[in-house]
Amino acid sequence: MSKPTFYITTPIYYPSDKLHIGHTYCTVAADAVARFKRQTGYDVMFLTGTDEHGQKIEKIAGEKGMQPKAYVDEIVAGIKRLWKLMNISNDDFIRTTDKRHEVIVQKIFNKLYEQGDIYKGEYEGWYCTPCEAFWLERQLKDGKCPDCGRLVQMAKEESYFFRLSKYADQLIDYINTHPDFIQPVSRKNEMMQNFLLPGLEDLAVSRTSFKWGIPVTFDKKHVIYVWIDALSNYITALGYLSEDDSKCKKYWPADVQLVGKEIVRFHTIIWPIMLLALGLPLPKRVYGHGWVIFEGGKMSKSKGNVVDPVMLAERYGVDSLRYFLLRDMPLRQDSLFSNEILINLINADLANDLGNLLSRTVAMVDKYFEGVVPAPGPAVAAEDDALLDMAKALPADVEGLMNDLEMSEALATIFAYVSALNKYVDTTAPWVLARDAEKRPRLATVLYNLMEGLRIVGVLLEAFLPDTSEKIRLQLGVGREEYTWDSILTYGATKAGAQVKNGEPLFPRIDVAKELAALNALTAQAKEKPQGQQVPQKPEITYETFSKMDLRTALVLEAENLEGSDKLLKLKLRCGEKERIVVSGVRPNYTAQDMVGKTVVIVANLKPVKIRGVLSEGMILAVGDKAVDAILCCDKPVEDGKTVR
RNA sequence: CGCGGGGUAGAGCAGUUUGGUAGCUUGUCGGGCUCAUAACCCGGAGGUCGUGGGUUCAAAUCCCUCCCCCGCAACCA
Repeated sequence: MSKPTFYITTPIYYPSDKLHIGHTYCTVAADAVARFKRQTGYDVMFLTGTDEHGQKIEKIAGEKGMQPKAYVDEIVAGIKRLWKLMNISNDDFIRTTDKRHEVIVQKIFNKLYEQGDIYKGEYEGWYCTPCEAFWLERQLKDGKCPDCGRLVQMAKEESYFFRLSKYADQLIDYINTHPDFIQPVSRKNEMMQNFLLPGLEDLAVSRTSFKWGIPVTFDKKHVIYVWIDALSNYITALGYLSEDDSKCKKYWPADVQLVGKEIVRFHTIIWPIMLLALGLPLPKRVYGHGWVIFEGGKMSKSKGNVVDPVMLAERYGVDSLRYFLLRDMPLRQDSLFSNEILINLINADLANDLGNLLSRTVAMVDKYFEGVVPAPGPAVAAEDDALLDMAKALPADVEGLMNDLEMSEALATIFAYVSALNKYVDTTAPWVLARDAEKRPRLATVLYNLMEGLRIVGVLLEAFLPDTSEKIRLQLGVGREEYTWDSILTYGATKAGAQVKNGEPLFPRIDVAKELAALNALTAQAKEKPQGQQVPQKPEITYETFSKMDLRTALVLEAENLEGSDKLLKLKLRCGEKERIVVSGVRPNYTAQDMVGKTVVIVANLKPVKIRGVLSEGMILAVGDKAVDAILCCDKPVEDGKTVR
């Protein structure tokens, strides 16, 4: 009899930079589910990978003077190291630059084209020449390129289109008849109301504006755009349309596709429609998880609060980090991260409750029974029964929660039992029993129950904290055959006569104040370092090019905040004879008051543009990547209107 | 009025659908215990449930007003 199958995927991550705690969160969650399903008897396929094509990678690699492939190879190697460190048990790792993937993506594209679901058309949009990019009306910023801010022109680009509209009704029907398809439910409503019910437009699925992608076989100008390229990874990894598609037959449709809430739309509209067009069944569940957020807002480089999972795992242990991500961050919602929360949780749950329970139990078996697990006497007390009832209910409870992807609740349930065991120690007071030879049978029962309880806990934790689970097994002196899922379905598989092995504490207690200070120092360091290297030098120019710029001094006469904007100031400047209006994004570091009276440097011959409805005639020179850190002024008083060279 | 989420004990959150004793974790204070990693167990203190108004015998919960925070978006010449 063959095992039931279970296919789970994470998104394929975009390797434009090192992965952070958010990616780790999603992958660890998928890993816990995958491990749990394996443990409970499923034939599991767990896939993760990287989405490596596209303009952004091409650009970043170019700036670093590297070939795109060489650039992503480096990043991907780092990602693989991270997953290994985090004990991720993925069965495969798909890269969209893998030959096996590229070939099949082309086949899929051709198949859709041949059956008329992809057609050649013209993509009309706003084109930014320097960026070589097309933008939709709604993507423009004040009618200008959202990337570089320059003017765009209406232009047409040849593109291939995918007939989303053709399958919309089918998809709506599927969603309505499969309530589990999109989870959590709130996301389902969002998709229906915002996108599906208003009607779908056909989707441009090729590009001619960049090269770093999979070429369309019958039209070499075009590369296949992210939709078909990236989304199809979930089936190309299984060998769909390849010589050996046995895995695809075996595992597809996926049981759970875990994705971030920002990409739910692609995975519940575009992806299923692709599958409908290919005649494949749809995934059973697409789960849009929340984000890791931080004190002071979302993680961002400029805030300096990007959290490095490698550092945390190395400092506190992989299982500590896994525990935190799984226990304290329910998938369905955004969750707060801070070093303090992490450390406190490790101390309270892992060190104090679990680690200490193991220590005290093993120590007592050592002390009172020379390290040999005693055979239990009869269970006579009410507290024994309560503990037994709890133990019996655990496997089914945990399994139910895991099937709903409630890792946090599952762990809470397991740790409630850990607490009950600690309380049992207190209630039964084995050290008192040990003083009285007549109470030896009772002492044996108590210690046996504790050993058995810890064995159950260890087995239950295997999917969440694989290393810890193994350490517990070794200290308890339990053989592998008594450490299976089936072995905890009935109480009492712990064998009397086994030898316990007292070991190192599972989780040493962390000195909170000391650690926080150390971590703060580390972040401060990291914040300073990369600045200089971050921005690569632009290509060389001649003096002639430079001399085209008319830089001049100008006196700020008046300044006011520009309505409806957080950063913009409207400045009235005097530059020699002429007065002019310049809009500048210097807030919040400079207020209107700060600016008045300053003699600044402006680009005087910059073509005027309208910003927020105000015509800006020039640009003030300032220092700063995103926010303005400093404004260029002169070190001696000078007149306005003077040439700067 | 751009869209969305939120404001409940020092901190993080549940409770709001269906009105009826305000709860969990952590921290803090006190006690117990000595098997254990200053750990474990028990107990206490701590909340005008963002503001103001309304409905009701009764409002964290229902209705209206306003304030504040956070995402997204926008903007950063």
